[in-house]
Amino acid sequence: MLTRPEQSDREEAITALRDFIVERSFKPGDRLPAERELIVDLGMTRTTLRKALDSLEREGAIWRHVGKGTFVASQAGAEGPDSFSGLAQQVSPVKMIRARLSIEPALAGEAAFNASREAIIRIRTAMERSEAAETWEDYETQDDLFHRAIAEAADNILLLSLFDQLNRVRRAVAISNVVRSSVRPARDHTSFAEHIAIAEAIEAHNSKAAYDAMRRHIGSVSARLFGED
Amino acid sequence: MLTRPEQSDREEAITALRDFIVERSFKPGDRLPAERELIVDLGMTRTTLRKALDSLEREGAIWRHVGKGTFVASQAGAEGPDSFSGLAQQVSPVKMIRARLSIEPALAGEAAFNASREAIIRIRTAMERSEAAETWEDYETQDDLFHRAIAEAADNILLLSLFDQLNRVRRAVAISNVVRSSVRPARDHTSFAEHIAIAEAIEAHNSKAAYDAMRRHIGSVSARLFGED
DNA sequence: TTTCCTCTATTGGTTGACCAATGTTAGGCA
DNA sequence: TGCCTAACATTGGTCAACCAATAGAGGAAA
Repeated sequence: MLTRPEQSDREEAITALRDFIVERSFKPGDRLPAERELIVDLGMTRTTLRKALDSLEREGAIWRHVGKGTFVASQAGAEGPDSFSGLAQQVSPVKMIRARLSIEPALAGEAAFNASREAIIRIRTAMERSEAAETWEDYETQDDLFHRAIAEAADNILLLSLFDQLNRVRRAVAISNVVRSSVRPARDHTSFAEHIAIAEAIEAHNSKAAYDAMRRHIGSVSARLFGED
Repeated sequence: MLTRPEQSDREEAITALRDFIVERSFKPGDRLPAERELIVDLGMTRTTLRKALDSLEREGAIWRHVGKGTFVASQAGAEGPDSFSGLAQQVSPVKMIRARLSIEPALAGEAAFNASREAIIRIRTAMERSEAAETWEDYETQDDLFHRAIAEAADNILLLSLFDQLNRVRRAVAISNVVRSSVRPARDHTSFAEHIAIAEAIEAHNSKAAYDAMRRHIGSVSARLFGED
């Protein structure tokens, strides 16, 4: 925030507006106060307010028309700034897994085909860090990095961008119902062995093996989530 | 466009600005004319211009500061609303094919798994239209629709969005050096048999066969492009 | 000759008045 | 009593004047 104070104003206004909508609990379809009233409540100039409204409209969070007023759209005003957040609510965890099963094994295969020495080192580093994780949160971060390192190793900027989009949606999809019985992954956590198999296949430039290993890995993640389907 | 004319203005202004930047070939780091000059060249009011500039700034395509001017950012100003067209210039035809080889067979496999009766009909329709095409241009359009029908049949909105992104980049990647010896595809064009194989595998809900058939198809497209690699 | 400072022109940003579209209500007519 | 119309108030959108920040030229001092 301190780095670019001039943009902070706009962001500040946007979050202020969002908070206002949430606090006063405006529901989808509700009409919110006129601009000239809002500037009093929010203590900002109309121009600033309108910029914030522009942003929310662009996100699709609100809907406005001359003479009628401003209304909160069907998808609530609490959404993130990116356009994929719409997707996230339409993608069920099952669809998410199937998407990963479709994309990531192919990425691993490409990685095995194209991985440079440096890329392989990055994969191993990410893998070791995930094994050393002290909390589940940390583990998930490192696991993310492991998977992305593989996507990078595929050495195809287009595939990487697709992976990133997939990943953004994945993070946004709510899978909060996973129950953890411990504070950190056990040393013999299934994923560790699977990670090693993936990394070794890539290192050996064995595309087929990398593909299969990744498929098994995501499959077992799926099994943990949904209870052995 | 006709459905929401009030937003069309803004979009129009944005694309006009983009075109301007591209046509005059402003490079990253270049400073573009002052707002008061741009409104003359672009024939729009300053408010409208500023909205367009706001959008580009928000995308990160430009960079501006009071007293200094407006500059195009490092990632070029030709980007689309999604960030794909920047990609198009960085993706070689080979990488493009490898990306398709990574994604589309998996999509075909999912399609075989999930395709509804209606989805299968759409696939067959698209296939028949591509066979009936009278020009190469028409054929390519119908071929596009065939591939997209398969992506739709996968019944996974996330995978569909990934396919669309892939497809947008594909269209933007210049592969104009394909020489056609006839005005329309021959009746025994290789792709026709491959299309049939794909469609039949999906129809039979045979995932593996659909995957393999699509892989062969894209492989033969690749061979035609690059001369049997 | 070089350096520093000041003045001015130009830049993007902001403001308040104005405009057009819409909802509302009061009044007249059947 | 009911309905249609027209005047009015309120809405979001637009515009032109103004503001503050910056760059650059030019002159004075060392």
